[in-house]
Amino acid sequence: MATIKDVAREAGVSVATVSRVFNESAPVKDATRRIVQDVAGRLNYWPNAAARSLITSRTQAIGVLLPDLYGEFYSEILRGMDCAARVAGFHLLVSSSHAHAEELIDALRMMRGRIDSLIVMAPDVDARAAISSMSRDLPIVLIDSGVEPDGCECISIANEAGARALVKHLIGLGHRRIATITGPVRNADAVLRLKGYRAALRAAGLTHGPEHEIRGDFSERSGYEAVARLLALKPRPTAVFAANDYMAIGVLGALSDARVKVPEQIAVVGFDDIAMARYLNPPLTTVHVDANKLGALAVHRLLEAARGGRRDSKRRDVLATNLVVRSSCGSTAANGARTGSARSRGH
Amino acid sequence: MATIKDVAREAGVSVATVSRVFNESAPVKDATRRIVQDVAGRLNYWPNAAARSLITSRTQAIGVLLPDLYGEFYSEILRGMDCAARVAGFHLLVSSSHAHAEELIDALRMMRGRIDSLIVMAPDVDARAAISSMSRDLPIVLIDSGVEPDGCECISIANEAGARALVKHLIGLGHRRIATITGPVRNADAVLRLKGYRAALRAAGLTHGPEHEIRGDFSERSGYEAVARLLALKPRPTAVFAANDYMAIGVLGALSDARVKVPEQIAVVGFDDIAMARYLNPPLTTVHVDANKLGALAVHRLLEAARGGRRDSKRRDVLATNLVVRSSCGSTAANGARTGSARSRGH
DNA sequence: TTGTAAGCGTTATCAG
DNA sequence: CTGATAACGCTTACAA
Repeated sequence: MATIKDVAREAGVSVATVSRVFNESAPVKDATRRIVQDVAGRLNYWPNAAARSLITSRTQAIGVLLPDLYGEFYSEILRGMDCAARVAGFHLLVSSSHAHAEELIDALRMMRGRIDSLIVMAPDVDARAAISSMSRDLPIVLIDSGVEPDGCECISIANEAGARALVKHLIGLGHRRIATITGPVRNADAVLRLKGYRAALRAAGLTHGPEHEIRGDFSERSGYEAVARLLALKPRPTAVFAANDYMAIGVLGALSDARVKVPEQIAVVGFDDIAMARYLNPPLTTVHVDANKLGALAVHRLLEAARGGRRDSKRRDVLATNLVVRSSCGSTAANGARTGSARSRGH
Repeated sequence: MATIKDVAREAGVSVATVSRVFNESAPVKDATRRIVQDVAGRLNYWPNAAARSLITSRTQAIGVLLPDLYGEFYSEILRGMDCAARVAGFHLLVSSSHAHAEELIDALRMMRGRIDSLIVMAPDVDARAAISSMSRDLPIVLIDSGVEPDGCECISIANEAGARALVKHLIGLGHRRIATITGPVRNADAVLRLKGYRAALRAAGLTHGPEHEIRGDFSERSGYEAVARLLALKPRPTAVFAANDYMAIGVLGALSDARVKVPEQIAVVGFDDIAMARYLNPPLTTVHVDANKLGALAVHRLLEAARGGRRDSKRRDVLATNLVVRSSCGSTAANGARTGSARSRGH
């Protein structure tokens, strides 16, 4: 592979000049530039990334740390990041499926010196704390729903607002006894969705006991299993809000097995709007999250920080969610209500 | 950030010794090692990746070039790669959503000097040719179903065998008039699935005209639209093989709209076994591809090449596929027949 | 077992 | 506008 020296020699100039041509860091006479470009092209020369980042101490790469997460949400978010990064000439160094805080930290250590900034998606509360402690060394954007930004920028989705809109919609349809199946207790998204559920009930002056909050873990299976508890409640709820779509799928399956009609006997709603939500039987009313946009937004924050250097800590953006009404809630009313504020701070 | 010099000074040894401790490249007295490790830990030192790869000319990173591809298959394949890579201390430099050959080439140029080897998934035939021409400089694994390996290692899925098994299953159920909806003509997977379809019919002594091969493009919409042509055929086919699951979804939708019962009046089968296949109405008979395994396999090939250096060009692995029988084909027979050879060559 | 010193391919800082 | 030359942080002969 040709180096800058080869090009310089062949073109009859100094390495400095070649460097200047490639970086446009200083004026170069047109004729000289042409010769250099010509030679470089012929020699198939391209600056060595390692040498470059050794001296500039910039890598043009963004690290991406993802949790142990399946499915389309994950891939869509990556797509969004990738497109945004590529436009700016940045690369994505991806490390996924980290279940615990330690794994995350480990992966991060391995990335040291390979990235200029970092995007972390860590629903787990512990992991978040650990990561945010490193924001001194590295611009970090946290994607999650944590409560305290702790010095790094945060982007979260409008979990609470989405859940509130969902439950409010159910109430609007006449439901009074609405149960929920929650996600993991340590999961920030889950916590906020529960909060939204409670807020909506409270706002409508409805009371509900703890027995209406059935514990799940975001898995289809936990949704399935929750149904037994749900059906045992007296009086039986007329609607159930599963904190994510996978659990809603489990709920639909269990209700079908129990010969309980949806939405006639029980309305079911989910959260996330995964691709299959519209193909379920009946199609699932849920809350849509634009994962692609989320990813792109995260990258843009980082690029902005790299350029401007505005280390506006404690900044937090909230990505709006959309209520998607399908037939599982027993209504075919207007679709696509926007929920959640676009940005709590920033321009 | 602390450098090797800082550690050396603080520990009272030379930089060479520190390097040896971190690389285990030469024996170091136990006491010395302890001191160095201690100091390094205290200073939070970690070798700078850029400097290291400048001298060793290895980056410990694998490039991943993916097509413009949605959904879980994409994310699963990445998961597979990521896990395999991480175990070996490698990183993944990911660049996705490349629609055309030029974009792919562009992205590859940008990766120059940042990666030790490359995984390319390029269903498009042109892109493949362009990429494989670069295998002189870089160990490359191609994931696709191309016909000619052209000097780089290839991993493909058993498209043809999978399609054959699917159609054979339909024939076994008594179907005689079986249509297919094909994928894009330039798509290697699509071509092989069509080939398998034809082979299965031929093997059973069944004839079929070109009107039974309806052109699609792997999109749900094209599946939907194909149904009009399908239903216009006289005599009407009793079964249809959509070359991927998304088209099968479109087919199910269109048949439902047309009040044609599946599987009673027409059996429908797909390919890929995307997550929602089992939730469709009726659940879709299809062919499962283990994307995670595919990704891991690709990484292992590359690591193997890096270690052994066995540049056994023209090598090709074929990942087996599994027939998944659900009710859309009108049978609830045994599930999970294995199709396709595990490996055509290799140890 | 340890230290010294020569690079690796760039960019940045000076002089000219 | 251009050319020397000193870093950048590390690995690796070669010496001791």
